[in-house]
Amino acid sequence: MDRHPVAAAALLPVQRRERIVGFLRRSGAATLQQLSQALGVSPSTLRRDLDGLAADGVLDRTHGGALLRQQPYSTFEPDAQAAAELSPHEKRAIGQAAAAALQPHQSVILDSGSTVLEAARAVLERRIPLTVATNDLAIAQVLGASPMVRVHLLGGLLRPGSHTLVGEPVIEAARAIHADVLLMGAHAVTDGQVSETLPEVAAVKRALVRAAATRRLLVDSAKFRPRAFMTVCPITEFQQVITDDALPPGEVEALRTRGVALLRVAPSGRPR
Amino acid sequence: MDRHPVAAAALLPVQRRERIVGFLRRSGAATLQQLSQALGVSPSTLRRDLDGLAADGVLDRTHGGALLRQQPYSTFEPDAQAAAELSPHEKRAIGQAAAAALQPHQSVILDSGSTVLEAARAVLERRIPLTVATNDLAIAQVLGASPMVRVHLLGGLLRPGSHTLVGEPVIEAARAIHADVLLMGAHAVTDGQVSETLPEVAAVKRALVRAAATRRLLVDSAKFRPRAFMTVCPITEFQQVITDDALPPGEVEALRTRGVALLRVAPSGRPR
DNA sequence: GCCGAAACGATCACATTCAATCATGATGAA
DNA sequence: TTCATCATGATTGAATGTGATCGTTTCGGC
Repeated sequence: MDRHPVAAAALLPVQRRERIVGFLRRSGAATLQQLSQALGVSPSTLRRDLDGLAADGVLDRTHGGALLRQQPYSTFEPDAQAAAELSPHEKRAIGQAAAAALQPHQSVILDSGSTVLEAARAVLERRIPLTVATNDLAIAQVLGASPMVRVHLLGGLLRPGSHTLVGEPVIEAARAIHADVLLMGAHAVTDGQVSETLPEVAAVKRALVRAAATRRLLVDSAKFRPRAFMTVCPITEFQQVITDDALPPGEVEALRTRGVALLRVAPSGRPR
Repeated sequence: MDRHPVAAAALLPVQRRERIVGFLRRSGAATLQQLSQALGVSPSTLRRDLDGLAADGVLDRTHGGALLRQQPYSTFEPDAQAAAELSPHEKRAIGQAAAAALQPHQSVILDSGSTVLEAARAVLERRIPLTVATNDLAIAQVLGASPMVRVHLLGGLLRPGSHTLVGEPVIEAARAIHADVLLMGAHAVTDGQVSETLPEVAAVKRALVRAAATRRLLVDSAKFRPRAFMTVCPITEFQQVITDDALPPGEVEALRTRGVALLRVAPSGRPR
């Protein structure tokens, strides 16, 4: 049955929808053909996905394709990521808190990831002048829409199926940078250690940590979980951790004893 | 109708209407002919679109054209989007021809621009393994969807309102690259000289030219026009020029005497 | 007011897309 | 194992979008 040996045969439905939303987020709209081509799935399946996402209010269907339902400046969000990602409201709240802490004319490094992407969106809405360096395609694109933000993209190898740039060139470029603030995401936080699943991602993150004076970790509370394959650094490398109010008291206490400042935000919008 | 089954327009009706409105924003009014040529769709379809938009109260119809119901908009629009409206069928045909000439496992540099973006799309459809380096965000995204293509993004400063990365880092990164093939676009070709409007863009292009063994220039025939501000390089730097069949005989002759190979492709959809 | 060119509206033919349905293979429970 | 359930991809008739054609109407110049 599966005639596509290469094109991501093992892709969960949820993951596929994430990629659909990601695709639309970058291009705004797409035809069914384009999506079928990019994801390597049949039009039938895609139709079902699009219908489902449309029913969730994430996108609008048109003949032959779909349009992302976007409302950049709105009070509450049927955000595109809401259906496709985990803890979207938490991430959005965390991102807004991180953006609110930035000062005009600061230089900021934005790490790759969905939580940091939310911070980038919040930066856009704040309309403050910034110099930003990032290794994330989507973040660069979001911020590139604003003439107030200078965007430096750290070049490197595009990790297949993501919008993250990795590899030696990124690390090299990061070495030349001295930023005021780093906003970083993480795959897991465990026993005072930050970890990632992939070695090349972890290596990039370590380089970014070295490149900023003030470092803030943006992780929703679900990220406090068993550690992933590669350790990035101890959490004490960060001056502040921004997370949501669902963080267990034990973790709160642990961070306090390690001397890491903690900011807990309440997700707005939907009750949990 | 479309003589080529492949040449699907790949543009949603909604997107087309957005472009119509965008076109009118910049010019205030437009004739049906202008729109038909700019968007590459038939007058029939445009009539339907304009009638629909008029019914929505977005614009007013006149004989032979339409008038925006609003003052011309001065907010800047990504120039890439504006460029994408011109000669879409020609660009698509040129891009497909350029992609068809690539061999599996070659290393290719894709310059920034709408014509080269079409080449990237065609590469995706060919499903051949390639290593690609580019300084264009959109191209990186398109190719990042394929697991068969390794994408190196040349990092740099994101030029506001575009998807192009420019600046010293891009040139630096290009210096470290030795690719088999370069596919490059251009703003203008005049008297055997390739030119661009912006110095920083021209500088990047010069660096890319130095980084590839075989160099091909992808320009629709409308690019043969008065030269732009910055000269990039003589056209003799390129082994081949790929353009459409509307190139004036004088230009054909000029290229021939300069010893530059010329490939002219026939756009598949556009009535001429 | 007349005349030619252009644009219009209506219609047709063709291609694409849609919605509904079915068969197959994978997954998980009894 | 057997069975039920689910997701996927293919199929088919209906619906829609697109481009071309053809009389008819409108515009602009004389």
